[in-house]
Amino acid sequence: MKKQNVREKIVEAAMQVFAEKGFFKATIDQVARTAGVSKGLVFWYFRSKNELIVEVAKRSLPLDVISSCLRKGLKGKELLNQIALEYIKKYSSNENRRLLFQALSIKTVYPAIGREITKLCDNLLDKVAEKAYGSVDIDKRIKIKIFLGALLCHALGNIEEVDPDTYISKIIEIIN
Amino acid sequence: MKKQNVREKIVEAAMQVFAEKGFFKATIDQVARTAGVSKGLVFWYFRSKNELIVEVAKRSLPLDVISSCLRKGLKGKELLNQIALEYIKKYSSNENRRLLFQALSIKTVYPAIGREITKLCDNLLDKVAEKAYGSVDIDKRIKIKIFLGALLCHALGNIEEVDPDTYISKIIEIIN
Amino acid sequence: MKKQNVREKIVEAAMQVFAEKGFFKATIDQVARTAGVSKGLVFWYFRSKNELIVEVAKRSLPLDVISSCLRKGLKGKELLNQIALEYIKKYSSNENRRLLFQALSIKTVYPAIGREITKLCDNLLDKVAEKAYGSVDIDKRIKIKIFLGALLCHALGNIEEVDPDTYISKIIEIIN
Amino acid sequence: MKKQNVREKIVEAAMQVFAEKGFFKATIDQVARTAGVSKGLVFWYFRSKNELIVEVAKRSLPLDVISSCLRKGLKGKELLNQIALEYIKKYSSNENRRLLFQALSIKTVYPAIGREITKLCDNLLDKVAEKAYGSVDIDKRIKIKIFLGALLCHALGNIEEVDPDTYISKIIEIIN
DNA sequence: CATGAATGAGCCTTCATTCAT
DNA sequence: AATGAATGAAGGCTCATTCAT
Repeated sequence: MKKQNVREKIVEAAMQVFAEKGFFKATIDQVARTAGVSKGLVFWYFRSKNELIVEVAKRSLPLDVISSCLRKGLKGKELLNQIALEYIKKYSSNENRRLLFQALSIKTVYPAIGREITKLCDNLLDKVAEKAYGSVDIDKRIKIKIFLGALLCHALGNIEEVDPDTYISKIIEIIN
Repeated sequence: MKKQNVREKIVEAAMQVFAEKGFFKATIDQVARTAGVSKGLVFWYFRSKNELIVEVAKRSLPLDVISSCLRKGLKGKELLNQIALEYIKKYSSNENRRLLFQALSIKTVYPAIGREITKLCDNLLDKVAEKAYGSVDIDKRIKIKIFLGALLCHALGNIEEVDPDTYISKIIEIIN
Repeated sequence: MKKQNVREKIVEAAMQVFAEKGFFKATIDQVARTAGVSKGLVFWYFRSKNELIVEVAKRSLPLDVISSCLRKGLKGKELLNQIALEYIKKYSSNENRRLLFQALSIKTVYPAIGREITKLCDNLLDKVAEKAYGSVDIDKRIKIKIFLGALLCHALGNIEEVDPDTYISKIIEIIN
Repeated sequence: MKKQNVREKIVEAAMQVFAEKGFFKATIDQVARTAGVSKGLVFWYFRSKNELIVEVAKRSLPLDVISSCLRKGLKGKELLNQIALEYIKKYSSNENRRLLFQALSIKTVYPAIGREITKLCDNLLDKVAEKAYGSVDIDKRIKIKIFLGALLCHALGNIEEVDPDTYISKIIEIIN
């Protein structure tokens, strides 16, 4: 229990520091100091800086958002609406937004991240298409891809400029 | 002329190396070796590694694609079609695809990149909307955003899976 | 009794690990794991890693061989023969052979080891000379030194190449 | 030319520092400071600390002594005498004596050193036997081994205690 | 323009040692 | 006695940058 707390504290500190400095400019020293532990302890919980990067990068992807929405058993517009809502909520934080694009940018160098992204793009995309439309074909798949692309692009820009609800309803209207 | 050749050779080597290793894991040594010049010479053409990163990152964004299409004076569907075509062509190369997401990921740390991205998202997006639809309102702006998001998402995944032409026509159909 | 068992288990593990990795590349972690105890426990029995190194190094020297032969009250060729036999037996193990040269190599840094080696070279060498020849003079001392040198050199090389018995009888014949 | 000088300066500093502290307790920092160069430069000439250790260890073995004596075309007692003289001269320095045993102690961990020692023990030993006795058989080989063992043992102890010339002549007399 | 030796700051990682439990 | 989380001091190594040639 205590053990999980410390590990969690380190990961959260890492997310904060990595978001600000970038995975590679950030140092373990900074992470440790932010977490309030010694540098050595970081290496007790994570074999290497890379392992910590992978942990943070995984959490930065929208995988959890989509999985959780699928698990709720939602269908049709409801599902897409919920995904969009939670997606935009997650990436309303500057921290998460920065981490998302960093995670995407290392997928070729970090196989572990590459696999997660593939899982997201392939497996989950198909499941979403099925639940949203009742069936899957190339057309539906493209629509979901556009849907996710629209969300991704929104996470890229300055969120404030467009009212999220308007944006969501517009996206869903368009791809229906 | 010779001068431009060497500079260009260095930038191209940098793109190759940066794409493979990442901006921060790649070293100037590797760039120099790939370009077939000495390490010192890289610093003759670029004051610092950061300057080289910025140069490469700028080229990795789709700014040139959109600018060139706008300059051609295209309008309506024609414009969107041409942008999509050239966009997908540019990012059909693994190298460019990797560099694109790296460029996006450093926008907070590199103001120069941040400015380029803002320019892309704000200025150009509006111009595209105007040329494509004849006028700009919040609705049109969102549509173009979705359009670009769809292209971005396509650059993220394995390009091969979907036929580009189908994808393009589908996107354009949807956002019309 | 239990206490001695654990201590002994640790020393034996240390000999194994130290022989393989070297005194300074080996870690207490590896020793503990090999001994099947926790790292903390090693420090319960040995105040420091150095203390453990000294313990292992002492055991690795041929002091015990020579002492035990002297204690048996042997004289003349008998004594030399017995020393040679037990010496070669002890260092027929790869582990002991590696540890012997490591022990010799740290004598300047570890006074405790230096003292043991001095004891071996001076005190015992004289005693052996006396028991072997009945009296000690510079000539006899040199002969014993050559005798021990021959044994040391044998421990250095690939033991298998020469038949130990032949080697022993040849050495003793020569220095008589 | 300059390049060789710097490299040489580093190796000499390393020999000094390694002799005093031991290969593994010595730091590259200390070597660099002793050589009067920056730490980084050490890694310009040697890819790693290990590479430097191997270089130093090789020089610490008596290979050069034996090779040079063989190259002089000496035979019989002359050869053995010369080898003994140069051997004892080389290891009259505390530095070389300490380094010799360190070099011997790492032969299992450093294949490069192991190979050198094998070369010494096998190839050269045979050549010495041939030049010294005119022919090689198991008996002659053992004698040379004893000869080298006597020299090694001398390098181990406090050199001063016995007059080198007496020792040398005694060894050669005995193994003839 | 061009080279590559030289520098030095800084980072990841290791590991002996301590200590609360 | 026994454990293993926690610490912190180093150390090896990298690499951007400079500069004499």
